[in-house]
Amino acid sequence: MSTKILTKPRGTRDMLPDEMEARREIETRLRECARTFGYREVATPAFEETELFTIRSGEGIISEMYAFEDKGNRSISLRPELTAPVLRMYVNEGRSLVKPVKWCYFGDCFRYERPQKGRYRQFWQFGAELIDADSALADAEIIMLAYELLKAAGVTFTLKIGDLACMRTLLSETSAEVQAAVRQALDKRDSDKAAMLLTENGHEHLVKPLLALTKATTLPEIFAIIGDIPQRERIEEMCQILDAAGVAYELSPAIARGLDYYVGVVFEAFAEGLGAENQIMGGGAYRLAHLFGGEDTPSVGFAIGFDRIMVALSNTQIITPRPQISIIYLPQTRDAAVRTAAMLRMLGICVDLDLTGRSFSAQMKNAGKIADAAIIIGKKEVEEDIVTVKNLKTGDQVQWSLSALPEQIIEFLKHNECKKQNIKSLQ
RNA sequence: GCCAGGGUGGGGUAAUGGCCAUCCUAGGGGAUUGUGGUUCCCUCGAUCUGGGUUCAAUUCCCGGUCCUGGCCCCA
Repeated sequence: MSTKILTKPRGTRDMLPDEMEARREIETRLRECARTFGYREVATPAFEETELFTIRSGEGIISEMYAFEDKGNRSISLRPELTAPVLRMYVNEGRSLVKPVKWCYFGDCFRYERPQKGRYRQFWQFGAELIDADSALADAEIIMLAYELLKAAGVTFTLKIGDLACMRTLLSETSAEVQAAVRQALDKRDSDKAAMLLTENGHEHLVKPLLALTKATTLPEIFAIIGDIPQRERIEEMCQILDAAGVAYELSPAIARGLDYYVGVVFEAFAEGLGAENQIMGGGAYRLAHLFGGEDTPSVGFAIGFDRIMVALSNTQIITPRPQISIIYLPQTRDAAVRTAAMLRMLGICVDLDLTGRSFSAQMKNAGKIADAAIIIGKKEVEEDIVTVKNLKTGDQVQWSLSALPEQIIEFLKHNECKKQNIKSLQ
């Protein structure tokens, strides 16, 4: 025992079968739900030219990316997010795409950050982009999609919707730096700091309306503060649609979403019990395509932090275990056991066969741990063309003719809930 | 990058400046070779890492690393 045990890199995770099955279940729900909205899945490379990400987010993010030079001296980065790659793909695919483009995606992303609860160096995002549709209904639909996805996943969340026009109108007389600083302060819910910033820079008269705006929760309140801005009609229409669709949301005109390429509607969702990293979804309207060499195209999209919703669901039972059957056999009946296993597997039944040459009773013991039913194929069974089926939950035992096995086993599984839960809490 | 708290078999734990490092659980095997999950027996398996203090360190001190939570950031 002198060899060093290798471990996984910091910020990464191994996933055992129970956890993977739960993740696959949620993934499937998300994909299916997006598909019902007409969003079809796309995929992009795990790594891209570093420039793709710095164009979008600035040079500063290099320190938080897995960026390196490849053997051809290209500057490459593991993708830290998926919106930029998807928009790059949209630009590359060019004019042939039928507009508007409705895509969803699911993939792992990589960021070199300090791991903490709900934050890992390799993490998964599920997202959707609606490209080249610019209307109140487009905005409303993408929000409805995000809302329905989170509901389909089964998380409890609050949805907050804002529009950058609110804050930008109010702060239009201030410098870009002051705007950025104020938005950042508000993002941290530090309205005192925001007020201080305004006062220090000679905009004291904006403090009161700003604080009022952060507390405003209805459209009339908001427009009473910022006036009759050009976007008013569209924002009201979007809200009407969301109300009609029964989407539960809060208006939050102070949502900042830092980056400059966001325009118009922005929205975020939060879940409980996630500690400091409680935002599970974020999105908004943006213009990115022209940065990647395409035409200036209005887009709206969002990304869901998949790992965070899994953390939020960690106390929920997600998967129903599939029934499991073990075939018990003797050395001289091995081939018959293999044939029976093959036949049952054709029916989609999970069948286990001892691979280690264990004794009959050891096989039985193992079956008791992993299976719901044992099919015994011994000498007697082979001679008489039958199988013995033991219900490992009740201990009941029956004999069926081999030819009747398929029908009867299906019937049997229908009436016997599988006992194997084996769902450990997914932490 | 910063702060705090932690690292003993796979998981959960006890204890200790020296003696065989405790217990539970999980895993493997078995109890006259065709009946398990109960029981009994056997077995596998651990002091994160490097340095220091010491006759002697898992234990005390320092660094690293990893984990957990928070800050920063969050595309």
